[in-house]
Amino acid sequence: MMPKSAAKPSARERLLAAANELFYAEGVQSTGIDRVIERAGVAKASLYNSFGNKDGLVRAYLELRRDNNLARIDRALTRFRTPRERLLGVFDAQGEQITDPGYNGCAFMAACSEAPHGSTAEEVTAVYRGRIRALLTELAADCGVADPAGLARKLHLLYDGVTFSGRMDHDPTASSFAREAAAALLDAAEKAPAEALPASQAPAAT
Amino acid sequence: MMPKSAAKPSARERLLAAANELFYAEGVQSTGIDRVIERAGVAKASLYNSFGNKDGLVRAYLELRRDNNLARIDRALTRFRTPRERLLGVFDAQGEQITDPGYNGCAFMAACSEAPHGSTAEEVTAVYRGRIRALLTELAADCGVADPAGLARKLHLLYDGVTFSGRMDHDPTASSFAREAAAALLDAAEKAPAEALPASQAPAAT
DNA sequence: TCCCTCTCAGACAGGTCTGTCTATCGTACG
DNA sequence: CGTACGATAGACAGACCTGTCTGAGAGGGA
Repeated sequence: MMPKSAAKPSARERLLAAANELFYAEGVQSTGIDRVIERAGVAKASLYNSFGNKDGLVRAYLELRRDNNLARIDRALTRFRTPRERLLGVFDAQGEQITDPGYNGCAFMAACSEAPHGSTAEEVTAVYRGRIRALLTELAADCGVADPAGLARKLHLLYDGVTFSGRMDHDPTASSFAREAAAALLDAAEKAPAEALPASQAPAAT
Repeated sequence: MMPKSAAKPSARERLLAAANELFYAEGVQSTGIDRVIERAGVAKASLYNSFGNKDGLVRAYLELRRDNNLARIDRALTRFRTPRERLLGVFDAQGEQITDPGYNGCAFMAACSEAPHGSTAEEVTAVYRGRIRALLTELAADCGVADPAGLARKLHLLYDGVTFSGRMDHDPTASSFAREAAAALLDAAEKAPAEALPASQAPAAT
């Protein structure tokens, strides 16, 4: 029952690995079930026994990438000590991601764009974005700024911009510009402690 | 030959209008040819006579939206006088766009995510993004900052972030945060005229 | 009147995709 | 030994999509 990591991966593990490669490289809609089971070396019945249907496989694929992404950021932040370095380090971690030779854009952006509204992809993505927002807010608070949520909101826009630009014009230098911009925003937030607190009472990330 | 705007729209015009509605609302891949010709009240042969194939219709749809978007921004900027107001006005124009009740995310992001690499969608999108970048660079130069291209680059990240966030968590307040962040970046660029010019020799937007 | 162009209506072929079903095989366990 | 279970291989149905083709109607200009 429990997957044994040694010896031979189970059909489920091979399916998830194959889906991760194919869905990410060529898109969810464009990749048929037959391609996935061929890559995994698995019978079609095994897919439907393990995941129910294609949507179940898509969910597992996105949850895998989400957890891997969050773990990668956490791992990168352990290198930094001061609150400022840790906050800006989020963009260093992003830079490592988008300069990876296998990088092919944001899997969540692609999956949400392909799927109709209210899909599984949007559900998994909302959790992911909420975690990122919470992390940025926490790091901003550690820096002692007056409005951590407002600063996190703006930093998240920069983060999203790098994601977007990285897909649209395949530009691996975007994150370094984002890091510079983030530093400027952090400086401005530290210097202006009580400036009529602009619009921080806006809704959370949903 | 020339489309007469009065009386009755030609089959081509009705097709383009129907494609604009359906492709934008439900995606390019998900919308079949039959749905488009039914909405347009047009025969299938008219579509293939006017656009060659579905990809030709997709190209015309994206070019229509691109030109409409650029014209809307230009129109919005005529309200502003000073260079600073005009630069920040780009985000006001974006705010008007994403708070429109019919707004459903960025058509180019959706089309590029659905299509494989090197598609028509990416081609039209590259032109669009180049225009936006050029506009931001020009407006930054009018503000007299030391590194207009670098500032435009960061502002474009904010602009993209709003686009991304507007699709992912349907947040119409994103552009006001982007405007605040843009103002802070502009202030920082004006105050620091000769600060070792950081990384502005990076490649253009492609 | 004749012709030419644009248009409509719909059948059709050829392909792809998801999901179900049958039938067989190998192995671990009681 | 026998049985139960996970896995394999592949056929099949039903649906959808693109693009082509046939056949006919309407309207304006020479």
